[in-house]
Amino acid sequence: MLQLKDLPDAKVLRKFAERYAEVDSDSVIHYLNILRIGTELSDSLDRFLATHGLLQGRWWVLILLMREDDLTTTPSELADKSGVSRATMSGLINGLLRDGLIARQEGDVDRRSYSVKLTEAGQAKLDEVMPDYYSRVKKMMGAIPVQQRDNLLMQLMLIKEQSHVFD
Amino acid sequence: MLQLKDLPDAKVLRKFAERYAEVDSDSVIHYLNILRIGTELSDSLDRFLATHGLLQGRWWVLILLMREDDLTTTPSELADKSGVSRATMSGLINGLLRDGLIARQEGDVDRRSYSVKLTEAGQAKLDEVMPDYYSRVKKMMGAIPVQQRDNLLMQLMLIKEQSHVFD
DNA sequence: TTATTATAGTTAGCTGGCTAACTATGTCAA
DNA sequence: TTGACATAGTTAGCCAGCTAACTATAATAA
Repeated sequence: MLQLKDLPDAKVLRKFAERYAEVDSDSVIHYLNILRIGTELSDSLDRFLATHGLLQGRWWVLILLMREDDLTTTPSELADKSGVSRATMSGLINGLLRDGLIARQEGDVDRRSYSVKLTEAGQAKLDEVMPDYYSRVKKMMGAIPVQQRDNLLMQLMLIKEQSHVFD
Repeated sequence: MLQLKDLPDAKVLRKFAERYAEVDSDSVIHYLNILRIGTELSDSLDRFLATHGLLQGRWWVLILLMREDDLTTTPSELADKSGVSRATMSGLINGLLRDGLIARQEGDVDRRSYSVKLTEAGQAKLDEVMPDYYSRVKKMMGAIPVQQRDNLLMQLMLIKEQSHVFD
């Protein structure tokens, strides 16, 4: 999702404030920056994964599978844990099946469903990517000391909790 | 883009750390939370705009047009300022054209291009949405005092700047 | 003037979000 | 037991992101 790259400067904000009395410039700037930074962090991750021939959505699915002791779970569990719809998960799974990173197992207990299991190729791909990923995350987050990060996160969470005002 | 909803707990992190020595749990948790919160804030905005019958990408385009003194600009300018490709902007513009929120003006100066202008219907839609949007942003960001927000933003920017480690 | 390089916008194809509708199956209440 | 309701997964259609390739045009160098 597009988040504005060219953020409004003082002139633009003034223009909008003249028409819309509700403008609070600081709030707007802070908000738009947070949105934009979120996009850019995600884009960085995209680009990194692309160097390993992986797409982000599919990679999260591999990770969720690896969490399981038997490397196996159902599409609806994957959808719930990732936070996407079952329809979306259906597509992600199909991509991974095509690439041979997961395999399909027909359900026994519930005939409406099936399971997917991380394959050896899938595990190998994670073994290739995750060390690199973790060391980079560590380095990036190292820009700020842990305690400050805790505080940062708490503040972001406060904002997120307030986001119900958009409901 | 999916950002993980079910974030790893201590057990999961331990499992991954046993296999990948590079894991720094705090960094991972902080990072994943930031990504997730970015997604949720954007989703909130999506839902809000939907109540006004608007899609987020298109709405940003309307805003960019409103910035201009003549409410007019070119597709490539819109693409550059929003941070998306020209191909993507082509689609966004077509949607807005269909809805009559913008109108197309053939280019005079450069025959490779054309301009798009915010229509009265487009301005009316913004006039409907923006007061509501601004007051909600103000309320949401009010969860944290301005000075703390400044600090929060500086820290996020530090992280963003470090995100080149993913390159 | 001509050829090369750059640019504006579009299309095709891939990706991945959504909702609504659907089929198949499971659960629960009467 | 039967009907109503719920659930798992898929499909269609819309949305919006990308790249590569394309056409048309503009700018620049020779």
